[in-house]
Amino acid sequence: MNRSATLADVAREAGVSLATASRVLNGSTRIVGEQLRDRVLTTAAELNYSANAAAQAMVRGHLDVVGVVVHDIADPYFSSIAAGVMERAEQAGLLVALSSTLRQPDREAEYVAAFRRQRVRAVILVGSRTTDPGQLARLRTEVERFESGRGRVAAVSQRRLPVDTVVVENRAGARALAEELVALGYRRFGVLAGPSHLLTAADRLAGFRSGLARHGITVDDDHVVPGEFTRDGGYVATGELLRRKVDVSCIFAVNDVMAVGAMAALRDHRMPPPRRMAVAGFDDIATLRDVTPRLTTVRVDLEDLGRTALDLVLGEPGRAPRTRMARCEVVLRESTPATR
Amino acid sequence: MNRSATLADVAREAGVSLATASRVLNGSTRIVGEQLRDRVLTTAAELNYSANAAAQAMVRGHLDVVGVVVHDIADPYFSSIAAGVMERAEQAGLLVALSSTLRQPDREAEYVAAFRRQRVRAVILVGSRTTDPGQLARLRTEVERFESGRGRVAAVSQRRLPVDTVVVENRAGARALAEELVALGYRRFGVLAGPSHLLTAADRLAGFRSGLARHGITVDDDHVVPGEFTRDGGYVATGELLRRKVDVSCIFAVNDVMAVGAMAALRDHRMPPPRRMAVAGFDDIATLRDVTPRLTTVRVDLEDLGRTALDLVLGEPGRAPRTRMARCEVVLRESTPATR
DNA sequence: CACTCCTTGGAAAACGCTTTCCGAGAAAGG
DNA sequence: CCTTTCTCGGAAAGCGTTTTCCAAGGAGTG
Repeated sequence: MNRSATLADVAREAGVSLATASRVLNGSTRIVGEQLRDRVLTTAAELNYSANAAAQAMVRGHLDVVGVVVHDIADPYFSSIAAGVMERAEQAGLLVALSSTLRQPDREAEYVAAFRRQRVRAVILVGSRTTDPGQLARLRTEVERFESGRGRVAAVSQRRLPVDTVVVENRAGARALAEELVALGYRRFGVLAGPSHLLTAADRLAGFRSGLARHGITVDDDHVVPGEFTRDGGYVATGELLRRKVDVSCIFAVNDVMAVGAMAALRDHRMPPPRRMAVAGFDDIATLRDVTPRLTTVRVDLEDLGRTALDLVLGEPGRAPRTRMARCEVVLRESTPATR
Repeated sequence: MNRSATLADVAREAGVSLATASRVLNGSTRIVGEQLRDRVLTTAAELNYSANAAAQAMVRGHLDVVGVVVHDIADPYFSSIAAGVMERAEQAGLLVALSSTLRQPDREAEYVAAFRRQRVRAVILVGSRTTDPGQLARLRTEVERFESGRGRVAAVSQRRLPVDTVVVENRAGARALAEELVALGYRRFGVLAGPSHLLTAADRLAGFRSGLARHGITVDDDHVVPGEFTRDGGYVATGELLRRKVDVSCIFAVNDVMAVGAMAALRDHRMPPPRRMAVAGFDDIATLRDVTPRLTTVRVDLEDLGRTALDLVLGEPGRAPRTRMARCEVVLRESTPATR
């Protein structure tokens, strides 16, 4: 077989019209008589017919594909969310096209444009919005263009775009964590704050601070170290924090991956957690639940974020962009023992 | 704007023919005079023109998309490989469509069929082949159909399909690991063998056994416990192994994720690794490099597997399916200390 | 039995693009 | 100044579907 069989091939071979073949093979409200129906079905099987999705997309105006943009698919945070999206997509019979910005925020807009060319049914933007107004503007433009052609868009993170959004309660979660840590007796905190341009990082820091503030505790600015949102980012930032010789008994890393880097750094500096230094993270990444000491963190149901986002984007559009809040839950573990 | 602007809109607005507009906007060998060229470009920008990829795909016969099938995107093994694929795809200007079988092997064939409908340029099958001949046959059929229509296919794992394959040297790696462990003084092993229908699991077990055999050591069958390829699978299997009260000083888990589950189980049974029991894994998953004790494992450059697979599938096809061997390297760490 | 209504199959018009083939004009050669 | 060659723009033929509109025949109704 040099080229795949087309509907026309099937129709000719089965001795029916194109219309009939189409109605039998690719669904329609119209009924086709049993006899013809069978004939078409058999010929299609014989010829290995496979509908050309591009042709269908052209006449239908859209593809049964949903585009997903993440910052880094190798990061468990994103791969978990993606897993949630894919689970639902599979149920809905949609294919998922996944793109990774490799943590270059400007890529998001480019990928939305690419998905517009593909005429995918929907796009889900996963991951923190940034604080850069220029980037946000470019992204908004692309999103609007995409939406102007029937497409739906949802975001997972913060509400900065006029689209359906699953909002992670980063502030509330971090605030609750701070209060729990205070209740455990901690008073002097260092924070690994993540990249300053990411809202997720900023929100978690702000929430943490506000939780402490309720108990009259503040975090000195030089107790707050920015850094990459990765294991190595956490490692480096912790080194920096220690170098500053700040007086601290607990380190809050704004995500689990950084917290793990922090624990490694502490060990390398002969300050093994949790005895010499308590550590807390955020996200409750499944793969990291078994590190020792087990990590105090804030649980976010990541897969559910993905599922919810897909549901939003496939359901009836609201008259205005909707917001779904995603609860967070503090999980206290060994890495932050009660201070006597 | 109710529907997106088409090439015809642009052409009309710019006062040129369809052909000219196409040549300017969507690349061609033909040159268009500067004046017309500019006019087309400006009008396109004004109208927010975005080429319809489906229409292009129809006339060109294929889509600039590469399909990837993994078993579970939330598993760091797969997400790392996927990251490698996406990195290269991005360079080549391709979109990646990612599907997850959710560990149901039969889904692979279904997804290949779906990708055939989409007329994607290539498909990469990531993950262990199975031992089930029926499944393999179905998959082979779909792969052949896909290839019969210009598409390219590559696999990452074992060489069981007549396609370009990146083969992970599971046997050699496990064999080397076994020998290193023997050199460290271990003699009595338990194995968490993973799912029996997955070749990756089987190969690693076989390699491990053959490495031991070189030193006259055997592993009793009831020291080998099958289980899921997940953290919980490792946890459960370890429990089972301990329940059998086998006399063992080192547990080899056929992947890191299971090894972490094993360590958790050992702790829960008051047999904290590595002192009461040594543990080794396979893969050297980045996210797990910081568990304590640090895990002895076999490093596989996962992202590189993905990159290589994409290179194979985009390069000139060989006259026969090619094989790229992916080296493995034993990494000894704290979880398997030298026995006195 | 004449009429209408319903069912079912087919012809043909889109859908938005690429590319081949033509033709017109300009440049080059004699 | 006439021919040949080259350059560049346009007309039109697909690419593989879906779907609208027609037509033919059978069933139902008065």
